Amino acid sequence: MQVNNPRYLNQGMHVIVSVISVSGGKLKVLLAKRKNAPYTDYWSLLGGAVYNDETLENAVKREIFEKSGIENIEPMQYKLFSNPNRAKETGFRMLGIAYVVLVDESVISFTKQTEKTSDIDWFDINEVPTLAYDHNQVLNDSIDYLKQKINSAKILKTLYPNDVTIPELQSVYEIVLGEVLDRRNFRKKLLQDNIIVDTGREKQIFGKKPCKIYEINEK
Amino acid sequence: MQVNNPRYLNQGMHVIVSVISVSGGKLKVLLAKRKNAPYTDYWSLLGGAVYNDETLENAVKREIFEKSGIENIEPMQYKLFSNPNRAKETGFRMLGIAYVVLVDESVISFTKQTEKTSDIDWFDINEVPTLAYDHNQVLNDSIDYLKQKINSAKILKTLYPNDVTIPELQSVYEIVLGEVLDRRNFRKKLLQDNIIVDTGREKQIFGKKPCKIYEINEK
DNA sequence: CTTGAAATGCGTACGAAATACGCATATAAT
DNA sequence: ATTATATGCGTATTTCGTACGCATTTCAAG
Repeated sequence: MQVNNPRYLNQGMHVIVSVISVSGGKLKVLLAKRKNAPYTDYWSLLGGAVYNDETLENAVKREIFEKSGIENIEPMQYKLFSNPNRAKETGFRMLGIAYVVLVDESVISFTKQTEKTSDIDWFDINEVPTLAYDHNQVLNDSIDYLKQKINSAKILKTLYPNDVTIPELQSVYEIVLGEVLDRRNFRKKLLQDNIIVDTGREKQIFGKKPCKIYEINEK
Repeated sequence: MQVNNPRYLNQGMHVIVSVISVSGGKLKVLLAKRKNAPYTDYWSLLGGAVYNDETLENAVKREIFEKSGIENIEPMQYKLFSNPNRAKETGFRMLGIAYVVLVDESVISFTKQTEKTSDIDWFDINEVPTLAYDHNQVLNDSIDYLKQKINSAKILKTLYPNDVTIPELQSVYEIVLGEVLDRRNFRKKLLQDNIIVDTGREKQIFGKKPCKIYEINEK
């Protein structure tokens, strides 16, 4: 059986997740500061080993919950990082399965310290330091993927599990895509493509006209 | 270190490859018959374990070379199969990394028997039997991916490493996509998108007007 | 020598989709 | 009243994929 043959690759698989938010008009990423070698005191993306009895997706959710307290999210798997040398500093060959998720920064309650991390914080995507391992590359790829998949129900439903308005969504799209969108075309597209569904309710924001409330269509 | 912690998933990663050809006007897939349990005497996609010192891509190339003799190919990675139960018959949790490659059937010299397989053969994609593990699913996904990526240089360059003509390419596209394409639009698209480059040479096929020879553009 | 098949090559027409943008109206805060 | 923000309708333009007409070249077969 191959898993007992020392000639075969048989070790080191872990998940990596880019937790992204759009707070304050900017794209941000959640980073954790490492306690242990290698890359001691370097910032890194969240992530870690997978337990024997859990799915990869569960490992991602557990990792995010442990470090940030956030729940009910749907991380999207987007790439496998398999370069044999990508974690050579550990002395092992590690297979990294990368995920991305877009969250609401305000619902996160940091756990500042854990067994393996000494700090955790949000970083402007344009001010990310040199990260541990190949995480800068992983992060870049995840942003590209996020732009491609910004219309996906999985991404949007995590950010807005219940109510959402069109202006809110437009702001998120503009920050993620890095470009200004036309109000009227944006609305048309969301409705035509059935990305949102009307709830019949309205929302009042101070100083503005009441806003229709929609929900992300999970279909 | 996580790779020594028994609580962590630390085993069973293998590559799976859908080797596809378009011979005789039909889409075909290369299948191998298993010698060992589980799924003894079932047909399966090619694939196997990864050696400690090789990349995943190398494992795929080695596997294809051992069983079919074909070299100089560029398999494309398209999906990770990570369901914890997908290979429960082995008693292990296996992570399957799936690749697809489009090859010229005529250049393959079968090795009919190997340590683990008793036979190997081409199957019409519409006449594939029940395969080992989740390989029917893997195969279906790889065909979908192939259709999406038929324009990619990696796919086409493997099939036509040197010379290719537009009518040859059109035939391949039509078989893969399962639909008839318009000559003039097809030519226009190939040239507009810089998928092929002119070599200045021509090719004479009996009974036909000489054909211009192109090469797949690798960039 | 003519005809037909297969290839090159140019050009046009149509419809769908993305994009740009004009304009009218409603609501709330000031 | 004025301003900011949102809803909602409509239209013009551009781009792209697709359908398709037509002229020409080359070679094999009758």
